Amino acid sequence: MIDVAPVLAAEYPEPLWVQAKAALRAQIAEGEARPGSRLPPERELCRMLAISRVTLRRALTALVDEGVLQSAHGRGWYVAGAPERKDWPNTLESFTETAQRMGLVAGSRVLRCELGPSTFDEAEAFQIAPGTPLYRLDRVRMLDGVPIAVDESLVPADIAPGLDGVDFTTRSLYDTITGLGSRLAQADSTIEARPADAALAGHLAIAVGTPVLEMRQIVRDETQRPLLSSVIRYAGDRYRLRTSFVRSPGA
Amino acid sequence: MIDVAPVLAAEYPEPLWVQAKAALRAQIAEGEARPGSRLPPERELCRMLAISRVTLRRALTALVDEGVLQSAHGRGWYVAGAPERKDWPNTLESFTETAQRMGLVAGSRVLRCELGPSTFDEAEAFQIAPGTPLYRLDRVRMLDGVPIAVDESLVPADIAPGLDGVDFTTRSLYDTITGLGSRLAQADSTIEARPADAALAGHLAIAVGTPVLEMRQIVRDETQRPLLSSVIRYAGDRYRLRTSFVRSPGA
DNA sequence: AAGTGGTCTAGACCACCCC
DNA sequence: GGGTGGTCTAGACCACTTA
Repeated sequence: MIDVAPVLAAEYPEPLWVQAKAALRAQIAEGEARPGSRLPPERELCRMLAISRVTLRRALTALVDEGVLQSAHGRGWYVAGAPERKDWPNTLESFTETAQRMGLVAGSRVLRCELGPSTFDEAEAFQIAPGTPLYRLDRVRMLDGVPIAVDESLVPADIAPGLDGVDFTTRSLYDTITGLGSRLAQADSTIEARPADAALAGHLAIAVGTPVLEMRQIVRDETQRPLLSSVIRYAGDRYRLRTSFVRSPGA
Repeated sequence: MIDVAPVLAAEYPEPLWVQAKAALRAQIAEGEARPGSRLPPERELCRMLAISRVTLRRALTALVDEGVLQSAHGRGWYVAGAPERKDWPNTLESFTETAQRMGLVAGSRVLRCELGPSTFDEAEAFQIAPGTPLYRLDRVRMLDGVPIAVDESLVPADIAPGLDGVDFTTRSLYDTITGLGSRLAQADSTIEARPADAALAGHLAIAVGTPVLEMRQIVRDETQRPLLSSVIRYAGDRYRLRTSFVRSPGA
């Protein structure tokens, strides 16, 4: 199944285990990802990826947390069954992870990736001083090459140093931030339907005024520190958000 | 702070890192767990607990996932200043409750309220036999008299007998169902942006093709039994959904 | 008995923070 | 520079599964 030895080049930012995770996910997505199919043994994966077993297992464990894989003690690693009908959690997923769940390949066209001082409003959202440097990352997000959404993200520079040196054409911003030591835990979101303006319509190849699902998120770590702010505008007929709401006990 | 060397006996049952986690948590709880206080360096904790650094870090990472600790790169480990927030992130609210929270008055214009046999698709959604009677309740939902959304709801007749005798101009459907003995617990939802068709545009007094936020929900009780299915279409510029997403726990 | 995942170790090197 | 967390390695042993 995994028959190539992906080059886990010693490029700066991404830890080895994040790279290994991405490589494994890619191989699973491309290859026949029939749920239930078995992966090669750990020790062989180590050889193929040229990493140690501890590092490999860190990647595998992360994929278990994302529901991609599951392990069986004396038997091996298996691709998790897609029919996860059990419950419908409102999990925070990156675009890349959502694509993976649907069996598609996520990609990006980077419109902007630069460092600049924060405005007053941005600084307030991140609870930092105005003018503190922020990365601005604007991307057209694609599934199997089809433009689905435009993502405008902001990340404080101290959280993700060197972000402008990363090629986000295929990389996941979530993975990159995670690899730099921060932990995404929770996202507060607002969602509304708006008409597409000219710029957005151009990027998504839709008509001006077409309905667009606009989601504004602030993603925080466990300490409620804001890590990432993003506005994602999905073409209305190309994306569907799903979540679940829970009744609070008092009401 | 941690001044004893707990006996992490090599007895089988609990992995070492789980024992270490428990020991650390106990020490933190007993000792002055003032948020912000620093733990001894990792290498010293290793010596005190008589475990390797890898194992220790596995315990520490687990405690981070639980919100007990946090790390600071060149500085040390700190007890999280975490008074646990009891706020349930994404609560299931009725339109009426949302209105009250915002200090507005919710109302309805009832378009339809009748009993009829379920179709095959409807029966499948409710896990009942096709033809089983359902109430169909269609309403224009309003805030302070302004039309905001059109709500098309379905309720199995056995859950809410006599529903067609209720005046929903001011009554809440949630309250009515709750009052009849069922408990709304959870809702699985999909959300997308669609253009308004002629009928919808007429009800909301908007132009045909205007973006509309379309939310489809199935509301269930604690046993996962479906109680209510609804499609709510909000005028895009008159409503904003808010929710939160949480990262799936690696615990 | 062979193969596989699960746990643990000792040591190395790096990046960051503060003096 | 010294102390600290972050990552990675090679190897060992154990527990579970399958034949």
